[in-house]
Amino acid sequence: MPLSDFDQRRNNILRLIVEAYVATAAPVGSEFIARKLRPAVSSATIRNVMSELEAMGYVEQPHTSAGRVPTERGYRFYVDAVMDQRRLPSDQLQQLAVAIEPGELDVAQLLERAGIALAELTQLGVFVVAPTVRHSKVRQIELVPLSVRKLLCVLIANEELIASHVVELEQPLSREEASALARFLNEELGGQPFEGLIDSLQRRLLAESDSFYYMVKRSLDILQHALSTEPSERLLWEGTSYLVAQPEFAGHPRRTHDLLRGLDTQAPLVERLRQDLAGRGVHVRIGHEIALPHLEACSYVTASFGIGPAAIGGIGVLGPTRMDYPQVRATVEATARCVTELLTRWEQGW
Amino acid sequence: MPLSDFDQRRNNILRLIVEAYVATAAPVGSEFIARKLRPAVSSATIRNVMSELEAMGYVEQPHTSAGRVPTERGYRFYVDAVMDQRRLPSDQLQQLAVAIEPGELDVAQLLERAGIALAELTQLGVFVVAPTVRHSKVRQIELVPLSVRKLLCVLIANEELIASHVVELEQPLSREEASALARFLNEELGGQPFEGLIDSLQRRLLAESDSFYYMVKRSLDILQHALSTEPSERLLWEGTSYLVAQPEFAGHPRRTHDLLRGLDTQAPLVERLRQDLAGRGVHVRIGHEIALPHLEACSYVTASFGIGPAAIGGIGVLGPTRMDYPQVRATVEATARCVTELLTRWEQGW
DNA sequence: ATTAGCACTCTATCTAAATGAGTGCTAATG
DNA sequence: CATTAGCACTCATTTAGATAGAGTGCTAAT
Repeated sequence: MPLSDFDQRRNNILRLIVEAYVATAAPVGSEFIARKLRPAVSSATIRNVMSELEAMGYVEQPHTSAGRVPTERGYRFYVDAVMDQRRLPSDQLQQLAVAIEPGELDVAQLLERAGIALAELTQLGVFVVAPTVRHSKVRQIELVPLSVRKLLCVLIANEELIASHVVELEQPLSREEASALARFLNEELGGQPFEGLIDSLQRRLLAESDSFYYMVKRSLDILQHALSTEPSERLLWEGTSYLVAQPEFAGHPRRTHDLLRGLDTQAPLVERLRQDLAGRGVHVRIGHEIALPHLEACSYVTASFGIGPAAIGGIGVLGPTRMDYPQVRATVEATARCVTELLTRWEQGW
Repeated sequence: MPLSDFDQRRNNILRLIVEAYVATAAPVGSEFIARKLRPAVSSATIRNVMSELEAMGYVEQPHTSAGRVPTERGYRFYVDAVMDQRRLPSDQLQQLAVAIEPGELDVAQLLERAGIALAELTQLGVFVVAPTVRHSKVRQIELVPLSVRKLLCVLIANEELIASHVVELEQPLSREEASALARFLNEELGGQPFEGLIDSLQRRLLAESDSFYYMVKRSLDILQHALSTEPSERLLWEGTSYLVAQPEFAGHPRRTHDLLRGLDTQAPLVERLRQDLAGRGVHVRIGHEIALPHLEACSYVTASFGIGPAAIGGIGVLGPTRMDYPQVRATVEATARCVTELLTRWEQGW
């Protein structure tokens, strides 16, 4: 359904309000819009449209004689239907590529760099949900005896993910036993997802009373210890200082404190992010849509990255609700694409 | 040299000023001190002593008709000569032990927990300088072939420190070669500090043209790659939100921003901390003594922890210059001791 | 439907005065 | 001679009132 001329103009005015407010953080008056809008109309007309927008719940007034400020619904509509999809300027794309490129071979470091670059570009907070072995599949498992009762269990997953854990053994394990066990593990478990490993071994332990019983039992002991301390996601943060410099927080110690507290205790946020990152593509959550009490004054834009089509992690920008959505969106998307490209090229090098 | 009665009283008044200011963050007047000081004297006498303290540079007035505020010199004198060494109340010690104890076998996690507990107890910022393999000695090196041209190099150091790096090989390495190389590495390098490993191998490469040349050359390639991305220290942060809630920062967005920026870019701070942590014992740095422009409004209290007598890392509290030094000192010291005890007991389990 | 004009509202800013906490000085005291 | 009561003085903070100005909503004209 095409937009009527009126709707067209209404949307344009909403766009101007949002963009002016994003730029200045001050309520936007009709006079200001009248000077910008093409085709030009008088400020009185703008006022009429503005009260229409207010009736629709897209803007509101801090007080009777102030200009308009976008509501969360307003931002939502702006993001969904009004803003134009910007592409990242090529110089910034360049900057991004340079910042990430320097080819040290470590996913975690690559992601950290990407995060820093993204924070730099957007001047906002950045989080990276980094993949860990847990959500991936067994490529190889190595058991390195450290002493008779201690073992280093090295879990190697696809996507260059590695975790190692020291496991304290209840019964001593000889060097030969260890390598036999490792061989067993790799033959039996190779390619299986780490996530279900314990369950599947436990089932097998019950079902089977065969010659492998001992092997399964010992594997279970070791992997249970090793996986119990292995997080399913790691969250990186960058650019906190940019974030608190935003006017939304600068003058509001309480809000700043809330924000940082929300960042200190990451668990609920990770949970929320996981949902958004499940599908590929860019997601925008605005204000209360985040549904975390500490982050009500914020919005975020996320994109997942991966290897080829499979998503293995995500990166996003957290800022005040009043943020430059077109720019942030473009930058987040470009960063995620950049990371995906690098990881994919890399994976092919295996 | 014993203190004269006058010096005694002067110091007591300084103590009261510091402690009142720490508690309230407001300048301290003579009347207030007069009510607290025993043996009691009039506020006029206090005023005389106060101007004496001011002449000595221990306190100052924000403006002519305000009470006194301790200067950095004042805090320094207080910490060195006036404050009494408090011991941590046993319930808090208990809380600390419980928070750290839960026996998962991972130095990094232990330290993170200790950091969180310390931040909780002091309601201030906490940093932990965590040890990494680099500053320790070779216990074992394992080479796990991932493909013909990729190798996982696992560095195991004393103190349960482990690092693993994927190394891309220029020339293929067979499984047998890899295990031969690992054997060679362990025989030749075991017990040596990781720090000087590259140098010593390089020297050996020049000196020696014997049958080991090939082995040394390949080891060098691998270790160079593996160690180049290995940091010499890892810095953990906790409790940022407590810190910015302090009145020093709450109303001062610029200072808050500076602080967070100082925490974002850690390198200079780590350098400074390294010096303080070299010797065991507790160190206090006050304001400009930190000599980092972003942290001028702060002080910190550090203590090193280790295994037995050897220091391997440090933990500390960062707060506003106006902090409760006796309490923070006691808490930091107790935490460091707790960690040391745990690590030592643990190490003996090897 | 649009717009010029205008009365109205409400915040932000400014000024002036009152308040009060705290000092330094002086003279009296044991 | 250290101590103290008394007092004038200073200066940040608070309070109140007046002013300015930005922006609106409404009305009547086009």
